[in-house]
Amino acid sequence: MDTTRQRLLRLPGTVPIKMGKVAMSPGEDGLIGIPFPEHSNELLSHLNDQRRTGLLCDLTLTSHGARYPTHRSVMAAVSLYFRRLFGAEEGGGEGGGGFSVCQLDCVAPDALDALLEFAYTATLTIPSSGMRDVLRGAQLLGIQCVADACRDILGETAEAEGQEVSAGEQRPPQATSERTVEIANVVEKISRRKTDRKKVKKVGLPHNFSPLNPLPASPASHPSPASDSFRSLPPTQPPSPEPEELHPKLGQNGDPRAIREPGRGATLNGEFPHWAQERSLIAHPPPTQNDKLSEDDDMEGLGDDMMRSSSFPSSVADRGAATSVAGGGRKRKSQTPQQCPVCQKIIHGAGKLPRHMRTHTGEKPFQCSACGVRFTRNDKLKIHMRKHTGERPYTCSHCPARFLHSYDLKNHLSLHSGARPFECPLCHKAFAREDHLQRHRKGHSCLELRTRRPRRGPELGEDGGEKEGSPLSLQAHPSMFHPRSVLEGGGGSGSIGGPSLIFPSGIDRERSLALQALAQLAPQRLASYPELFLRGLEMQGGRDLEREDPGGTRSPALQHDRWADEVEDEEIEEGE
DNA sequence: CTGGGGAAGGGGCCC
DNA sequence: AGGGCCCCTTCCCCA
Ligand SMILES: [Zn+2]
Ligand SMILES: [Zn+2]
Ligand SMILES: [Zn+2]
Ligand SMILES: [Zn+2]
Repeated sequence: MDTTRQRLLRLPGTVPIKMGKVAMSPGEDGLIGIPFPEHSNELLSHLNDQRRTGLLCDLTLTSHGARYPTHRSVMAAVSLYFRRLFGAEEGGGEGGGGFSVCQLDCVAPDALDALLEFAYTATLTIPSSGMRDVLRGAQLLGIQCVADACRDILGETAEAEGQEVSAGEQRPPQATSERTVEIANVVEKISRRKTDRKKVKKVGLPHNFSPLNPLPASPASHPSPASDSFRSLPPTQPPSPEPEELHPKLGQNGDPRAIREPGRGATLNGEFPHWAQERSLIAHPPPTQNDKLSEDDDMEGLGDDMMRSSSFPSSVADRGAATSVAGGGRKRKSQTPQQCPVCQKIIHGAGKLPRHMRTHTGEKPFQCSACGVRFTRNDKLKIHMRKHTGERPYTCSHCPARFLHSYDLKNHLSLHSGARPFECPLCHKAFAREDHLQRHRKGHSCLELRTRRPRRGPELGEDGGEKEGSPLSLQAHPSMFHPRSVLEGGGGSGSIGGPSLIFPSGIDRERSLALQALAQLAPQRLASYPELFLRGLEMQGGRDLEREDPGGTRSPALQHDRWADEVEDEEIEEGE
């Protein structure tokens, strides 16, 4: 998803679809990202000017008679309270565009003034005497970093604050229960993806919230329901956030895929916790939850990050520091995770943020000395260089095949074993590659197959076991000669345009590939495997015949006859 | 469709 | 802490 989104971002006016190849191709036509570090400051400054002059102000805050014209977008960016307020009102007639007034008598005018000043200048200026009011205001409005700073100055621990509200805040307002479910579902879906499972856990859900137990814990552990959460909120207390708030950035990024697949990458990473966390944050600062933190491990309050993200792009580490202060010196592993100020995505791993940032800027600092192609990452360049050097570091221990990439070898090895580890739960068709399975499941071919799936005798069913296609003997499987990258070195497709090998179109594809692959082998090695090669081709013929079977049900890979019965159960969990 | 290759990105580990 | 190096997943595209 990222790719698409980024393409969209970088070339707002162009058709994203074709971008891939075009932009990627070697030429120097690659996208160029020019960072403007001062932009954010200038932007803020101009916004502040507008505020002073009342220009474009669409929201007026009042406190005890004092009036403060502001901008909704800014307030929403800086304040959790307003974020929720407007998120909730979105779509509702009033909230959309009307000039509105928000009465905030619960925040002292001076404090409100200071907070606004902060919002528009990133600097908090207040007499120490007013500190407490500001703290209060910051808490009410959900301006976490200011609250943290104030507490820090006041020498006040977050615990105290936390306890004050914890009873009610621990869980979201009841009104939200539905939404909670909704989120939970999303999370669960995601958690099914093995890759993301970890992420989900790390994501740092509100502490009352478990991805695996959607609506769990809270009721019992927190008898006093939610409504309390907002007890302290200003008069204009916003209603529960609407679903839209779940994907504010989706729209913003204009990435259709993000919406289609809310579970992917940053989207969910960014959005889900965002909302969830905000919920829990609104009243009680995160740092209070020490116990749970240990569980979240290194990811601690990812949600916090999210929450600040929009207004305070900063490294998680920074935030972690702030939070730790607020938390009264809680030991927080502020280490690895960092948040991208641009896309709000959390980047794990120390030193990985710059790398990620290059995906936004388009910067390609690494250039191939041989052909001039540039890369955003040095490790990509390194791999690219193998094309020039002919190096193929990954060698199959069973045959002479050698590969550029490790995953190619891996893939190749699965060919030796005939393993097709990725099986469609519906039709049980097995794939050697996960993405192919995914593609299969998205399409409808799968369902068609289901209806006419054969029913065979005894279930040889090896449940759980990985699919193994017709276990071809090691030497026999011709496919082993066309692993993902044997060809890369030579003629493959690189921009380098090595000598491509051309074969008569009449020849079966696999055979061609085999030949190609063979051609990649060192001559002497080739000499030592002649029969092997031939035998492979022979076998191929046989396999092809088998594959003719309509519906592919007789494909060797599927011959485990396990079909039937369990399919029914599985299709329940099959939802998208 | 399906299989396969190229490429982009993210995360882990280690120095 | 930053970065090299490597592994892995996902997408896109092509045949
Ligand atoms: Zn980013
Ligand atoms: Zn090169
Ligand atoms: Zn091999
Ligand atoms: Zn299927």
